[in-house]
Amino acid sequence: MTLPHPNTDQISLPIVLGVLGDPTRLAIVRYLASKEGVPLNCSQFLDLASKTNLSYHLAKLREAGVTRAEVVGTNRMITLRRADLDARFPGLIDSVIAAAVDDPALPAVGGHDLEMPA
Amino acid sequence: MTLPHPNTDQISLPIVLGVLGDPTRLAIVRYLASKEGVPLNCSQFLDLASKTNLSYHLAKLREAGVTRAEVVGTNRMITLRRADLDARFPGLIDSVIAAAVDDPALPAVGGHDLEMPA
DNA sequence: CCAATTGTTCAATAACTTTTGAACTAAGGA
DNA sequence: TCCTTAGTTCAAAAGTTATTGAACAATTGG
Repeated sequence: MTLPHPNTDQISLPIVLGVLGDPTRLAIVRYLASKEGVPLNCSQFLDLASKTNLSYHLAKLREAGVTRAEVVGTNRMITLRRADLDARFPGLIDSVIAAAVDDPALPAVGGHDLEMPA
Repeated sequence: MTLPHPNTDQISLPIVLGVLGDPTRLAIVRYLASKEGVPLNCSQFLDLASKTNLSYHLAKLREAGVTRAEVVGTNRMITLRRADLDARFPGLIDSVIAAAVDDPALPAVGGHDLEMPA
């Protein structure tokens, strides 16, 4: 069971920019960038939006080619397609992430405390 | 008579990305970048959209801080705020322009891509 | 098997964006 | 002054995107 993703050469500039032009999705991308290499499931983002709404935003990111979602059991492991994006639009995703990291208006994932398992 | 523009530090990342996530506006930005230093009036873009619709798109770009519009007689001279954008979001506008230049799906201003056979 | 966990889909609605045409303002030239 | 050029504003229509809740499917653990 795999979910549909565009190939690198099918990723569209206006679609990527449009998808990133939303504070919730930019917050997701910023968080994914900060956890590079660590696959995260959708529930990580529940403080940004409802479960249903998150499903919508994560599908937008995936369909635009910004993220990859891999099905693992009942989870979807989400990663940023940073290398693919950089190959397609050199420098773009790096500058977006750098700007997003500095943006105090974006909603935060997980608040400012590290989450500790009980 | 001056039109409202945000200061550099008021330019918002999600708003800029959202405004650039539109093929017509991306085509305008690409053309402005190719004519850097040359102030252009709105009529330059009439092959992208109607006069009224252009007024709408150019206002979006201006209000987001992507362009500057200066009133000169009955004209508005439009320029890209490239230095301001680069100061606010380093590397972002350069990578967007570079990607836009390579995007064959964007509409062309002035028949640039429309080479007619002899 | 049963229940919990994870996430999707669907339909409705709310909210926003884009496009249009007609009417308008403001400047400049004959 | 009258006409043209350049561009705006307004209201309506059309189209798109975001958000919600209820119902659904698939997997895992007890």
